[in-house]
Amino acid sequence: MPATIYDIAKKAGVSIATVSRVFNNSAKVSDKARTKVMKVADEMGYHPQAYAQGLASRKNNTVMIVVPVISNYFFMEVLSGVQDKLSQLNYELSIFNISPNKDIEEQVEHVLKRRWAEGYLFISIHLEDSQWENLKRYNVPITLIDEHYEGFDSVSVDNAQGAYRAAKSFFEQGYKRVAMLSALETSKPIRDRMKGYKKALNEFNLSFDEKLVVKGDSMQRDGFTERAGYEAMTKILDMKPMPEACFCASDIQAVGALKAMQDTGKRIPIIGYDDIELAEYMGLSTIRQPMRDMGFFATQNLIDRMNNPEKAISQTIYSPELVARSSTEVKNKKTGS
Amino acid sequence: MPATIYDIAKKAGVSIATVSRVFNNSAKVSDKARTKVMKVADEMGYHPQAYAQGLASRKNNTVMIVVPVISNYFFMEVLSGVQDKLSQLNYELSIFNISPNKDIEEQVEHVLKRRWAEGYLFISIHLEDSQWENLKRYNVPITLIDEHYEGFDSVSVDNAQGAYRAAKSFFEQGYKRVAMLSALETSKPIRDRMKGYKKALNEFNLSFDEKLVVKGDSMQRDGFTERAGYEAMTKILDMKPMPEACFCASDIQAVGALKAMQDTGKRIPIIGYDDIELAEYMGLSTIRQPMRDMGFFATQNLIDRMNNPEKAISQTIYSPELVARSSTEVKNKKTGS
DNA sequence: CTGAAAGCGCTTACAG
DNA sequence: CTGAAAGCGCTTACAG
Repeated sequence: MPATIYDIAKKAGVSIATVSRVFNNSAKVSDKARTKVMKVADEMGYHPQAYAQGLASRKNNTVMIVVPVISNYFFMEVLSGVQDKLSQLNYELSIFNISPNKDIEEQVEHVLKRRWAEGYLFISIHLEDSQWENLKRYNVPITLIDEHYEGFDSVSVDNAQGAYRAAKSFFEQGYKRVAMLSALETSKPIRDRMKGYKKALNEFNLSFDEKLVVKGDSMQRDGFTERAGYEAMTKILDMKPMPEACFCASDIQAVGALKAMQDTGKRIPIIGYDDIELAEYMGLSTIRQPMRDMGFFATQNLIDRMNNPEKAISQTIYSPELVARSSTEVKNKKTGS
Repeated sequence: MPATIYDIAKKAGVSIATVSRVFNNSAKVSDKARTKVMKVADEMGYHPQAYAQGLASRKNNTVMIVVPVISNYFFMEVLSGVQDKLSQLNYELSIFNISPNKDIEEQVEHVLKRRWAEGYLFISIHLEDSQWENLKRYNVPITLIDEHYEGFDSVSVDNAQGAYRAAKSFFEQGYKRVAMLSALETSKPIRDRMKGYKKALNEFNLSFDEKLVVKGDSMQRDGFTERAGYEAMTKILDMKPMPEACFCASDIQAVGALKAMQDTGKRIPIIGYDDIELAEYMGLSTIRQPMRDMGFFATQNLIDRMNNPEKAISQTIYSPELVARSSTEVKNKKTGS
């Protein structure tokens, strides 16, 4: 049996209150008592149990990330921003993974009810406004990343604008039949990016052709995979007439798309979305989302709210920018419009 | 204030013991009481608090992953295996991130002392035997992934053998000056892979030339990054005479290496290490580590131990295999030996 | 099947 | 600066 605060108190000849104070860095402990307690605690390998502390103090110094599908490049980069921020502070980080097979809202509520953390970072959790509203009653600090809802602090990127910029850049170069390599239509990012794609079409007086919106057959991770990208691009290259350029819904799909072009020997300019670290090394033109910054900033924001619950709610929206690399440099590039 | 078990008990007209039993799926509750409690609990949005349950029952149904540098491809894939297994069971998953800037053993001990979970999966945590031995006294279920120590269950891959196979395949094709694109020398995987590289050299009667072991300058994530791979390959391609082939310590470094070759126009066959999902789409020959399987199997193993602490300790070691793709198909390939 | 009661290992006013 | 004591929200023998 591991030592408890009672064991330490007895051995150090003090009360459990004093032991507790030592571990909580309370100033009101004599150096003598502090030294003695630390010595004994060290000998016995003692450290306060998280669960007992949490129950008694009603706080646990923990920030929890709630995220669906953890093995995802976007998440990884956001996470590194979160970690950068958190490591400057004295909070512990825990991650809860929402399963894609069960009801999302239910799982989120479950996490909140369990009261695991003092503050939550929701990453890429997309709910209806009414569901978000419903979550407000838990009255706990939550910051949304990659999602937008007026009732909570949020940090997101304007997806429609990103897609718009990508499509627009193609149209400006004179391409008219620009495919959109898509993923699960009902997913929030796809819905938003679709809007941007259509907006650009509109602006250039081009009509929307649903045949140009293509997704793969594999739908794991909502279709944001190399495989789905490969499948979709294979279809695109098979179309007659073949589209002149392609906007991909994510860099990871674009990786699959590049491979499909290589395998078939056909090649059209493509633009990805995200700017994951790899993109630079693959020469992939893409729409940059400042993922690390988002994680860093959102964490700062969450901590601020934890310290000051009355703080005004803020929405932070980043504008994504186009990063041009070799995947859009194609020899037979058209010019003029 | 959120509802407690007392609120529910009072409103449902039963004792707190009954409420507790309902939530713990105890069979010994009348349907009537169960229905009533569930109804009230639902109305009041009640769910037992993790910390109070954990304290009272001394278990928390949680498995914790302890891992350094979370944003890493190897980890992501192992994780998906863990999740596959865990989603079949009723355990909750939490992740603790070991900071690379602080003492690792200290952080690990801290986690164990805090008693956050009932079982731990240590991924890519490398310690000395004496340190592992020291950890045994916590007497808690731990399964090691990507590390090997006799005192704990472990699931790992034979790193030396993987490197050996990669190097050997080059030597068999007649290459003699085979570079090793390395990373932080003191890291465990590098030390092991170095052994395999040397073993192959030996077998082919080639002498070890330390100039052929090259790493990048960026040492974040111990040098296992695209950038470090790019830097290292740039150096390799600059050497006179230029090495004839290159074994990379990880796929992610190989991605950087491929870019360096593309940028300089020089090209030598390369083999990566890991077989991350991307490798297939980049045509990267590599040494496959069964990452998902490792995660899946290790989780199974951990759960088994949690249910049966007396179970014999087992070491599972996978043999990595070479997956040949286009990155080793170079036109000026030599033949014969 | 159900309830009263002790206990899990801490924190934190309160009194000194 | 320090200790006695109540309380955090649960679980779980024990007795019925």
